[in-house]
Amino acid sequence: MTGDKPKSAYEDDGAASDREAAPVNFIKHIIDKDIQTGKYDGHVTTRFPPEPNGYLHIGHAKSICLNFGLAEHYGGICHLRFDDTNPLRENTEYVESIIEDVRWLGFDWKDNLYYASDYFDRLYTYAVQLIRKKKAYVDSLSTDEIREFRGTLNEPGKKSPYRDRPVEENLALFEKMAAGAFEEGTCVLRAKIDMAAPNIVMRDPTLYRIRKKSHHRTGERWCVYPMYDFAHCLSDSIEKITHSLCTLEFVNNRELYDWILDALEVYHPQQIEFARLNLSYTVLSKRRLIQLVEEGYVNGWGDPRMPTLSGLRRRGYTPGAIRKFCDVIGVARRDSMVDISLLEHCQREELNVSAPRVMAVLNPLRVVIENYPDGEGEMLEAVNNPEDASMGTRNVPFSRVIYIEKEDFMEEPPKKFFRLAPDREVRLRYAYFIRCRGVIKDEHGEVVELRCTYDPETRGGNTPPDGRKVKATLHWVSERHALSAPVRLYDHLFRVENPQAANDFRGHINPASLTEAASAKLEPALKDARPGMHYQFERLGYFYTDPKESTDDHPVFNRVVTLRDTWAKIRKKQNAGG
RNA sequence: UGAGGGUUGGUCUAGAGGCAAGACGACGGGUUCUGGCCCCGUUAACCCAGGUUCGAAUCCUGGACCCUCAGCCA
Repeated sequence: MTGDKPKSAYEDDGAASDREAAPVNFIKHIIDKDIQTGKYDGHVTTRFPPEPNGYLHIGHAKSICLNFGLAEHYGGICHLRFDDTNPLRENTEYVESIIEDVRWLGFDWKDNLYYASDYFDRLYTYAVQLIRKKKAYVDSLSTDEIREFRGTLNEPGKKSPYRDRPVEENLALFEKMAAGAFEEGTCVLRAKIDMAAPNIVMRDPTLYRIRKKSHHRTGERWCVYPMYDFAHCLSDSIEKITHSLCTLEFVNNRELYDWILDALEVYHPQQIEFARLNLSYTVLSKRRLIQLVEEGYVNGWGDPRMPTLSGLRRRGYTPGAIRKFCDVIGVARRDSMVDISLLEHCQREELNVSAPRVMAVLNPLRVVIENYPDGEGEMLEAVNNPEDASMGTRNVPFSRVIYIEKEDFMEEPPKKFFRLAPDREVRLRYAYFIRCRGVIKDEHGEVVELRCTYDPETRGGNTPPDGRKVKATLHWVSERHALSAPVRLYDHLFRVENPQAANDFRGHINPASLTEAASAKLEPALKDARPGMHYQFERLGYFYTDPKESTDDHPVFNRVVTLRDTWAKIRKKQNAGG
């Protein structure tokens, strides 16, 4: 078969890449076919085209990974292009954050950084060409009239009385629009297509509108600005994009994308649509994200609870985990809701092999080891990462008084609770077996201290000569040596799986999305923590020294994600069962 | 009720006329100085009805349901 040869050649290319082979998807099938038929001379050029009017979120990451990933896979290039055609909403703060975020994700557009606003002169010329071809006209209807004339989903629209203005008049009018002779809203340039088109996008869509507003890049140069439908396809064409990927809500616009390029007889990329990402327990629409920020439900776009790339970064999510996530969710055309646990899984998978382990007690309970000599202490060796021996070991100080986690002791342990309880013995990680001999309570009956004894023969946490086993190993911190630091515990921003479906999504914000462990006690090795470092707090989760609030001397920890917690699941089931 | 897009286990994704596959989750077990990691196993899906075919998730016909569009937003 003749078709086999080129195909296997591409497979070889893919295998040569040191990045994990991304799964096949329908877009790759299309591109493979285009390469076989020589549609674009075998080239693949994509682009990521954000509008600089908000911060990038994990949904954008899907598009970024797709566009840059495809270009890389096929040996092509991916442009970064700002779709900045609306000076009302766009500014350089957003441009800068977007550049930072795409870079952080790990992608490189080389020198292919573009702005739709760079093309304003050419776009204007294209518009003039369209007028000359009798395919565009200046309409002097008001906004309301245009809406009325458009018709409805079921009824055709009506032609504007200005629709058949002669070419010369349109030319003169458009020129005056551009020169600032008209006020905003008094006229627009429209494509002359078909007011009865079943696809409403084709009912003489607006191409240019008047905006007497300074643009973040072109300043006062223009007072007419192209609409998305006009600017986008032509920007793609100018940049010789081969495959123009966008989300499903633009399917209806593809007809217009094709119409404009055909009318102007210019290079014609193909638009391919895919389903946007929806993630459970959060929101990903720009409108809702802005609301969260502006109404103060979160602390800005970069709040660690936000699904923005800046928020995820601040929280401690890593670019590798996000890329992996974008790989495993795949790309298709059906609406879907990805479970956020998949994102969390990808993050754990990466940090499991890379994050040094350390002991920290978030909710301390004092434990006095009665048979351990007062005032003495010793260093015990702990491994830094059982997944990676090359990360070495460290020494952890032990002494008579230590802290353990409050939740690791229960006076009346239920079934399947393996941790400390009166008269029960457990292991202190890397230290000793201890047995609980007494419980001290305050006036409210709350347990405030445990009295325990230790077995010297279990030093290092090893099984004693008599072969005695324990069912649990607890993390701990020596009181005398403990460091203190604020630890912020982040959880899902919303209590419901699909807050977007709610009447008012704000009513479902998780009140416990941020809690602080104010009296956390940390092992002294954490004195080396600097802003922007990852750790696993053993038995608790992965933590990150907040890059903004930490200083070299005073780290602030963010919980990125908990460890999988089998006991929490058992307890939940027990509680549910009564 | 116009046009367009869509429907495969709980979730996401493969499948292109020939054994419905993988990941996540859930459940059970093994291992373990993290109730983590790892390992093993179980569970569980082609929207419906017809048709074509030796054979249909896949092709055809009809239907149901979901999503998008009536910005001078993108």
